[in-house]
Amino acid sequence: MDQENRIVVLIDMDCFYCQVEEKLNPELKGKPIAVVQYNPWKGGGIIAVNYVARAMGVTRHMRGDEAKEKCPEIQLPSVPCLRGKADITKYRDAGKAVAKVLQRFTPLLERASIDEAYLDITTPVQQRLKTLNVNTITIDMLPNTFALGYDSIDEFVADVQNVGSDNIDFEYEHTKQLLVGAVIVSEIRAAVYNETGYQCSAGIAHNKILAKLVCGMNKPNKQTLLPKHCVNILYQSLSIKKVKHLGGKFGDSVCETLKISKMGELQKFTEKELQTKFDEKNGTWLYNIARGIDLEPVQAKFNPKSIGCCKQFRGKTALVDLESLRKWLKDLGDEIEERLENDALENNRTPRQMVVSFSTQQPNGRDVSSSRSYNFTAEDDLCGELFSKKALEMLLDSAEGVKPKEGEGNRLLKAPIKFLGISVGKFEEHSENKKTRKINYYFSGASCSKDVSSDKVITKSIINNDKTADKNEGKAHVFRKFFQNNDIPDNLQTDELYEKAETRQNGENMLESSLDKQESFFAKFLKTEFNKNTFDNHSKPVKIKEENRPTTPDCNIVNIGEASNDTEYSGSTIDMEINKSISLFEDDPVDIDRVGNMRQLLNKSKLLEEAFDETEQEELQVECKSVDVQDNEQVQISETFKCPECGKTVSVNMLDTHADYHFALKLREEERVMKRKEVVDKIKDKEMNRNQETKATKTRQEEAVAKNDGVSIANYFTKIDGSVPTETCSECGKRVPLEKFAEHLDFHEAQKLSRELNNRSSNSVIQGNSVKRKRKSTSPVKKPKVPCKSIDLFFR
DNA sequence: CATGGTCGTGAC
DNA sequence: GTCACGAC
Repeated sequence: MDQENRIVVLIDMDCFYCQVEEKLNPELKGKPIAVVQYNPWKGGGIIAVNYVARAMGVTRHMRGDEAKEKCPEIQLPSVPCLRGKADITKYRDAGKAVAKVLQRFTPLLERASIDEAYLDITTPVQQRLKTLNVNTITIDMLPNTFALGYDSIDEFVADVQNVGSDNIDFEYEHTKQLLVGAVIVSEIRAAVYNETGYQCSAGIAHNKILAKLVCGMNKPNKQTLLPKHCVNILYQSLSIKKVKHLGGKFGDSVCETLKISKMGELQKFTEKELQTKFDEKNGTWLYNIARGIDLEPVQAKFNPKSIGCCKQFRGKTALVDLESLRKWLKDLGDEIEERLENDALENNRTPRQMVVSFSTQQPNGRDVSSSRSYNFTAEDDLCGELFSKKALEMLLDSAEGVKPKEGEGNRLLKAPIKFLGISVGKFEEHSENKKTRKINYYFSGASCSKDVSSDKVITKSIINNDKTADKNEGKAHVFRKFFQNNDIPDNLQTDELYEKAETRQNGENMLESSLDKQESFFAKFLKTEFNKNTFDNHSKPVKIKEENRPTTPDCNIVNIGEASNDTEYSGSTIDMEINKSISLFEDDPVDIDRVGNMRQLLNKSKLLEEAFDETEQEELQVECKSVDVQDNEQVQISETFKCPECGKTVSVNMLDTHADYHFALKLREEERVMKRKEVVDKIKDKEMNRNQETKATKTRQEEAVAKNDGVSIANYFTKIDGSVPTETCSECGKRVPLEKFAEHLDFHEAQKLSRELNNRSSNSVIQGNSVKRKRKSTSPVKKPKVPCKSIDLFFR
């Protein structure tokens, strides 16, 4: 393949956090807003600014208060705070929803961050070129599109279309493909907007670096393409530091050692020269990128490779005692646990490793950071308790931590901790039917299927020929199963099915019953297949009814995941439905309630899958047929389809149970969000009380300090010995200074609530029934009054 | 005291 | 396995 001439797209959401806030609170639309984090301190730190506010001079790097000065009417929605940390769950979920839309257009999608993704659409472009005559492209197919190096997009279109004429000396073929790419990207962006309500910008070029570069040149809600022959025009004035990978120290060193500042100047150096001044690899990379060449492939990657959370403790907030260290590790561990549980359900995987990272302030004032890793064993119960326990062990073992002195009370750490983080990774897949993966072309036309294990993408086109009859019979079977009726003719047309699904979707109350929701799910599935077919020469472009296209960024296409407040289902337990569905899906009843922990659950399902694979293989052999394909290869057909929700290949006879499974997942997610909100409020309430209490305590401290001057706050901490009145905590058995006792109790309260949150959101909760909880002990955690000697060594 | 919390990657 | 770096 011609790596230099791929069609690569970067999709970047415009001021994403702001858009999420605007969607959640439509009142904010059209007003200047900025999303802040931790607002108590000078209005909070701004992490996103919408374009109304930008026009008034508000930028990142500003505090909320400064923004108010620049723009008094600005609204400052805040990132929610949970367990004392910023909680970006809602933005993560929103980002995932967008990525799922993008994923329909190509399997070659690489999520680069919460709000950015690279797409390699080389194949879709080539497919489209089979039916689309470039000369018929008009600018109404390219809304909000710019071509770098051209004053307007029509000049560019005219250039491509009049290529026979004199004044052009660029590679017509590749530039033509960029133009078609831009048409497709228009459709992609329209789909994102229609289905999520979010606007984005895009860059279209022959590689990732350039796509990223031009994406930012016209914003918001615009797309920019970069023809090959315009790279030098761009580079002439482009600062080196604007290029990805050159924004930091490396870029500085390039500018300094070469005494240049613009990208264009890089071309003056030979590859050898660059390799001498930097190293071989970087030299070659610089040489290439100076000529607009970047060979880095777009990797098919949807899920993150690691899941982590961390927090800084700046200035006075640095952790100096064991108790606060424990508390924060617990909070971090709990967050990991929560996210891991959802990840396991969604992605069928568990991590094999955890890493704790931290930084401490040295006596000389310098910060040193380090990290320690731990590989889970088969017996480990992957819960927050384990994470925090292991993290603490590794921290104290690492010798950075702390130092010895006498026991009892809340002892000081040797060095203040400025940063704490826990992350888990090295995931182990529990993927089903690896062996039965089939090239899916259940629906006529090109379709792509990703082989997870090899990361290769297989694309096949097939001819519509006489043998489609069999496939249509199969289709009818599937649809019938889904609609649970028989009014579908055997020789159905996909268009008709689409209409059918759509009228049902629009004509009836979607909240009535679960059956309706399944239909909606399937309607969505149909649309998915239609979008895929837009790349194919045998099918028409995707139909989106005009009245369905929102005029405001609000999404009015029914979204199963968000729209419902189905009381029927929240009455019965959603988790029960999930269990049922999972059990069905795995063709063997697994009672999740009786499974002790996540790992056991997944191990069990893995075993089942393997056993299942064997039997399914045989069945499939019987069902398999073969047809001629364009390139005369023989390809196996099985009665499978690729689920648009999870991308997994699912056998047709499992289709409805598979859909049930997703449906239940969505309901569970809804439930999770609701419960979460409920408990989050409780935790917040507690935290507020705790803060007030802390404030009062501090004031008392300060008064004390003021009275006997010379007594520092730091001193206060060392005084936890016999001279301070203490109370023994019934929860943890520790002696706590009387002054801090109320706060300490609140801490336990918050822990309990936090536990409740996790249990209710992810463990099976069946009221009036016996539910085995994940954690063995709900009773007070036994902590040794006197820590073991090895740990003791690190305290002073 | 002050972009913070997440991610990924490559070098050693 | 650790760490610094880069990007959002």
